[in-house]
Order: sequence, then C-alpha cells, then structure tokens
Amino acid sequence: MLRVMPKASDKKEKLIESAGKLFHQVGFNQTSIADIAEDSGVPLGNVHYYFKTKADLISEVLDNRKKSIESWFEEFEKLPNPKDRLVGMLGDMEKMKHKVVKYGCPVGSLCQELDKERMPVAKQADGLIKIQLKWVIAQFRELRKKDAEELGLHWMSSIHGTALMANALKDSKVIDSEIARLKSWIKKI
Amino acid sequence: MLRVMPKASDKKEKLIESAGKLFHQVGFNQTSIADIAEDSGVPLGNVHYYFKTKADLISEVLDNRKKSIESWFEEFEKLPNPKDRLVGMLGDMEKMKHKVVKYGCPVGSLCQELDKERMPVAKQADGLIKIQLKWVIAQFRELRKKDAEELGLHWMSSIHGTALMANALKDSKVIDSEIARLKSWIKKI
DNA sequence: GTCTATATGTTGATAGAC
DNA sequence: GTCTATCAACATATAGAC
Repeated sequence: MLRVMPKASDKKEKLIESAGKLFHQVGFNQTSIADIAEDSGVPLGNVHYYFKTKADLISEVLDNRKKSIESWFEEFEKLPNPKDRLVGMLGDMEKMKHKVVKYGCPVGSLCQELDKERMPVAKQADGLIKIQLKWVIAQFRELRKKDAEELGLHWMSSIHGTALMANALKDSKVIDSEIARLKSWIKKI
Repeated sequence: MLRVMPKASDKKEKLIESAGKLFHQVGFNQTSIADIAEDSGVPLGNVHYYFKTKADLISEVLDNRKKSIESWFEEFEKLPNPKDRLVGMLGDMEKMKHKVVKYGCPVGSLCQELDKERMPVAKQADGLIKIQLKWVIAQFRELRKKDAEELGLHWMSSIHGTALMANALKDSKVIDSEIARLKSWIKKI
C-alpha cells in the first residue's frame, strides 16, 4: 500500500531562517539559542534535536547562504555581458541597502565576527567571500582584463568597505554614492 | 613640607591596554573580564574598582584610541602637501597589515561588532570612523576638490574594505595591492 | 519527533576582609 | 587601594517523559 511520506518537519527550516536573521541583526555571540527558539516559535529544548550544537546551527546557516549566493550568480549568468552582471550585483546591493545601514553586510560582518573565534566555522564564513571574489574575478577575465585579480579585489573591497562605512555612519547615501562610482567605473574600463 | 604625590596606579593603564588588545584580537563579547585581568596581571576582583562595568572599560579603550588617532593626524599635519598626508595614512596601514590580516581592522571590526549591540558605546566606536572620515575629507578639500566628500568616502571605504578582505582571505597581498592602487590614484587626481 | 525540566559551566558584578 | 570569595543571571547542552 502506498503511503505518503511524512513531510519533513519545517521546524529545522524555520530555525535556520530565524538564526540567519538574528546572527545578522544581533551577531552570533549576542544571539542565544533561546532567542532563536523564541523567534522561530520552536520550544527551547527542541532546538538541540535538530542541531547538536550552536556551531552546527551557524554552519547550516552559512551553508544556506552559500547556496543562495550560488543561485544568485546563476541568475546573473543569463546576462550575456559581464559588465551587466557586475551592475546586477550592485542592483542587489541597492535593494538591501537599508538592512546594511542598520545591521551591516550579512556576509562581511559575520566573517569579521567569526574570524575572531577559534572555531572551524570561521573558514566557512570566509569561504563565502572567496566564492564571491572568484566569481567577480571571472567576470573581469571574461572582459579580457589582464589584471582581473586586482580589479576583482578592488571591486569586492569597495563593496564591503562601503557596507561598513554606511553601517558606521548610519547613512544609506554612502551606498548610493559608491554604487554610482562603481557603475561609471565599470562602464569606462 | 613637600610631599611627592603618590604615582597614580598604572594598573588602570595596564587594564586598558590589555582590554584594547583582546577586544581587537578576540572581540568584545568573546573577551571576558577574567581574560583581561589575567592578561594584565591584575586580580579579577580588582578590575571593578577601576571600571564599574565592562561597558565603562570599552568606553575608555575607545577614548584612548580616539586620542591616538588625533595625535596621529597631528603628526601628519606637519607635512605641507595633503597628498603626502594621505600617503602617510597608507604607510601606517602597511605597518599594521599583518595584524589586520590576523584580527581585522582594530577600529572597523569593533564598530561592526558593537553596532549590533544595543549599547550607547556603539556610537562612540562609530565616532572613530567619523573623525577619520572628517580628516580625510579635509585633505581633499585642501586639494580644492569639489567632490571632496565623495572622494573621502571612497578613500575610507577602500581602506576598510581592504582590511576586511585581507582578514577574510588571510592574505596581506590584498593590502599591498590596494595600497598601490590608492597611491597611484591619489597622484593622478 | 516533540517538549519539559534540569544539569553544568561561565559570565558580569558585588560584599566585605585586609 | 587591593584582593578573596561569592552571588545571581544566563549560557549551552542533556536526560528523559510523552
């Protein structure tokens, strides 16, 4: 007899979602498992059924973010011109600028925090920066730039530095200004 | 009769120094007062005689850092050409690049961490970025640049973004590359 | 799978002897 | 001023009933 497979609990998904949000807004260390349980509506003691440790939890959050970055790039690949793809990346930055002003870059700020830990998960966070950088460099290569690596580093530094400045100054105009600068720069080169 | 004033205890100074070092290397949240006591050689219970709360401690650390930034600028003011002053700023970045690779920027990474707290001290950290930015903009103004504000923002974003990238990639060449880029950029404009 | 109750450890901060 | 001893709160993680 056919039996409908029980739908995998969506509690795990909810926990990852809440954890990702709170780690961004409040930081990893400042977010307790109790906070995550409350935000997701899952009882405190139940969290450890899905995630053995807090490190496992952030590890899955980072894994999720990696997948979303990758599918993000897949979307851009549909554009034939690498310049348009890079401009598309700026468009996404524009979209989330208000969150960046409030809480910093969801990737960059987490990297800086975790790099101070002695946890293996820090390398996983740094990996997110690396795949972004790798993709950006690939775009410059496709544009036949010989110094593609340096250009890619400059691009990524500008973006992450802008996020940090906007967060520190609490001013989204910082992001507008730098997006405009990068757009005109990419056009010229 | 003359009496030599008792030399103010240097314990407070030692505590601030250790706290500053550890907040940079390990982060604010991950550094316990016990860690600071141990590093500075001051008994745990004695810390609270000098600093009522942990927030008071970081507040004085930030105050110290502000003074050092200001005396740093005073030194640069001796140079007649604003371009040389900005290049001097890059020289200081070069000097501390290995620490930045290991622990991130001592100002930027702390700002990002504290901005996620709900503590008044976050604004004090952001203030450090603001006085740096203000000084940089002043240099561009002296160079008669009409878009001095944008240029200053770009300069600061580049520096802080580079620090974040170097920390994430664990590679000091990132800093070398961006310093070279900023040096040639400042020459041309 | 789900949840309550709780063990265990660490934290920031205090009280009070010297 | 200095330091020991300790409190109270909170953290992560676990045990075990349902």
